[in-house]
Amino acid sequence: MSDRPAPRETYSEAIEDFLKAIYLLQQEHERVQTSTLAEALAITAPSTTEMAKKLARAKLVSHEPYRGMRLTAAGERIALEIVRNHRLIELFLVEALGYSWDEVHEEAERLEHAISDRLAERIAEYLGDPHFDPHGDPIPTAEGDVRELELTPLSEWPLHTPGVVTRLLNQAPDMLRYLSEKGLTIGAEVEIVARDPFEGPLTLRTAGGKQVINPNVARYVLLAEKDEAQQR
Amino acid sequence: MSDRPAPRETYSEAIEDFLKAIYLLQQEHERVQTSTLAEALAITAPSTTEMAKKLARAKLVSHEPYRGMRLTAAGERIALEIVRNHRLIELFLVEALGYSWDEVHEEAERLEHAISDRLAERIAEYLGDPHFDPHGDPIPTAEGDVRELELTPLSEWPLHTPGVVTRLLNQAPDMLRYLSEKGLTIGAEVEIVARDPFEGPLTLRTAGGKQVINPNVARYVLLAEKDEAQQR
DNA sequence: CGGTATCTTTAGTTTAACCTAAATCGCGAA
DNA sequence: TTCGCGATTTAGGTTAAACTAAAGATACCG
Repeated sequence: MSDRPAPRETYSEAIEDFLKAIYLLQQEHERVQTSTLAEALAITAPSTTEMAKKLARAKLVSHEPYRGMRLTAAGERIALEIVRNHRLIELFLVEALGYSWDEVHEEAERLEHAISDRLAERIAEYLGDPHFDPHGDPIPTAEGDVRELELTPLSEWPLHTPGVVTRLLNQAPDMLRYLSEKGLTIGAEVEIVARDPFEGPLTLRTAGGKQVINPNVARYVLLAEKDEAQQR
Repeated sequence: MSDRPAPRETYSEAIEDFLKAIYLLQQEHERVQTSTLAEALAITAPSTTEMAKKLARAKLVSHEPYRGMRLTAAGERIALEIVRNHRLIELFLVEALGYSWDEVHEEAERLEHAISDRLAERIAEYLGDPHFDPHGDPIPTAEGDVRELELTPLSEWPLHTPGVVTRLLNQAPDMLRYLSEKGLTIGAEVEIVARDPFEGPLTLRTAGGKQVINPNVARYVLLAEKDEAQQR
């Protein structure tokens, strides 16, 4: 705790984005494929391979040719710092500057690379060292610890069991607005009243009344049980 | 007022910095020389010439080979936007996040390129549409109007005449801290009690007592008369 | 009024981060 | 077991923004 972090080199925005994207994709798959990563970064596969090789040389990722890559501990440290910056900024924009939660992602996408460690810490302090951002995503600590909650997608939630919306896995403003219209905002209580077969729609009861929703969309909505939801 | 600004292209950080630097140097000299600009940007003269030619092609600067350059109206519009962002961010860091005024410049130097127009306006609103930043530098309006005050350097201020410190023309943290120790902070009242000949030191009376200061340093300190200083 | 010092520009190189086209790998199906 | 196709990598090219070295312009001084 008391020993200083190694004096930090600075990395290009391209590198920071690359490491962050691997980190986020690793949440879903052990190894991250070149094509998946290329798509997430909106660059071509050859550019992705090239960057992967470069960062493998720098020991920030481990890359097994033709079978994907993973972050090393050093790479993850950097990725977590960027993710922390991103999520702190999102929350700050909402809390301090009156942004609505569906419009903060894009702004944070640029600012996450521009703020100093010092500013990140000032923002964290201002916000009272928060653990979750406006989408319910966990904010890593400055030391790189992440408190991941055990949550269940609405699409798999049991029938007739009240749950609390705790995290939304989609940052697109139109999707977030759509979910909001359906009463699916962070902290809202929901219950599934019917589940149609064959990938059919879910019928929900929210504060706003009865709602019908596509189960593919419901996968983005993560729920906690009513009493667990306090832990945030 | 009600007609939309032309959809704004985006410029690289290098271009924004280049235009901003010309703008700031133009405050002192009609035409900006290649070498002056090169030094301000910490790049070499050939790099400066190259960029000048490129921006001349884009009609953002007018460049007369071998005799310096100026901003065009289009170039100035962009420069003012960056200057506005920079100064709004400086003030915001001080007002909202408890930065001290001598540590905001460097942070703003990076953030000025990263914030959206929307965020700049939110910050301005939060601050109550301010006209001056923590160094007393004027903040251009979103429309590009700058309210420049008629101020006199402390080095040329008359003897035995009270004045109010209104702007400091140096952003270096150590210089700002030095001036602050001498009681020369924005809003402070000063009077020159003696002026030595041959570029000798000035003797001042400030709230903190008698002070002695080099006239070359005193050139950075701009004063207004006591009653004029209200206009800020 | 010419020579020289200083400043500026031109010419050519480098690096990061992208690209397209072509070659190669790996894996499932015949 | 091999064929073929999709995914990946290699090869080679482009652009922005920097650089150094060399050539050219300006201006000042004697």
